[in-house]
Amino acid sequence: MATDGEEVGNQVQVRDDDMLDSAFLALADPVRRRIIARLSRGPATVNELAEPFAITKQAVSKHIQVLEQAQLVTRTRDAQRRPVHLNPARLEALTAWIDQYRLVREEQFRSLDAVLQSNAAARGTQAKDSSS
Amino acid sequence: MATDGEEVGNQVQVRDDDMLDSAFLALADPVRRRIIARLSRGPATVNELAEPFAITKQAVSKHIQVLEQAQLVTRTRDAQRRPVHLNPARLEALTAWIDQYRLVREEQFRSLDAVLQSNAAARGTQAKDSSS
DNA sequence: TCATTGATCAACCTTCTGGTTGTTTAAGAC
DNA sequence: GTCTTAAACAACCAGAAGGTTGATCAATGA
Repeated sequence: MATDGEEVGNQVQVRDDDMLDSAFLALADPVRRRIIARLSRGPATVNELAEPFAITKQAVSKHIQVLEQAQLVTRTRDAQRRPVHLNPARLEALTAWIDQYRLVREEQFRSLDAVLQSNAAARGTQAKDSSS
Repeated sequence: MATDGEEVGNQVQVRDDDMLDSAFLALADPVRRRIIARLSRGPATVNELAEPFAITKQAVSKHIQVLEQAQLVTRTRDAQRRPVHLNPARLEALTAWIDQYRLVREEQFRSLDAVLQSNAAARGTQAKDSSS
């Protein structure tokens, strides 16, 4: 029972980890981030993507493989060309992961501020009562 | 002139790249992501953070160094303890980077959908006119 | 058929990363 | 003082990442 996605079992957790590992690792390189930036303006071939860089096309091809393995991009076929497309859904999964912790923490900061302010207010009234 | 932050010059670009490199690389590890998750519930010491893991405290200490170098966490001092705190601002910088490309691309998808739909509608009326 | 073009595969090298063990520093506690 | 505890530092090792060069595959066009 409960072999589905919501289960917090090991299998699913590992798959999630692998996804996040490969996606964040893929973004941890300036060349790959510039490729992402270029693809946000539309699909492009390996040659087109390699043009701005001072490295070989083979190296760029490897970078694209890293992005593809992370499912951040997909490759189609158009005759002998292989256009690369951005996959925004994967990017959204990353922001979702980050935000779940960022927002929790920011909410706590806001709560802490509220507590400090109400304490300060309480001390203020108390000070008036108990001073000298 | 124009030696400020907005300039798209080399210096600033490099600093940006370094920041994103170290931050995304820091998140590309399941141990470090679990540390982030733990810290979203409040500060913790190295010993507390190391407890759930089957690796040595030295290894966890190294992971925290990676997170600190990426400015995703900060360390304070409390007697002989060194509590680690999450830095939500850095997380926000990452979502900002991702979203600038994700949203552009998603907007293009929506525009493409609109074009396809209007084309389909145009073909529909044309088909009535030109059929046979 | 054969040459060209776009892109991948394969082997190799160097550097970085994640882990270990062992030692050292720093702050309290006795 | 000495003992204990929290944590960092240092040296080392195996494996992965990013880059290169050279060879190969696949699709097109003459």
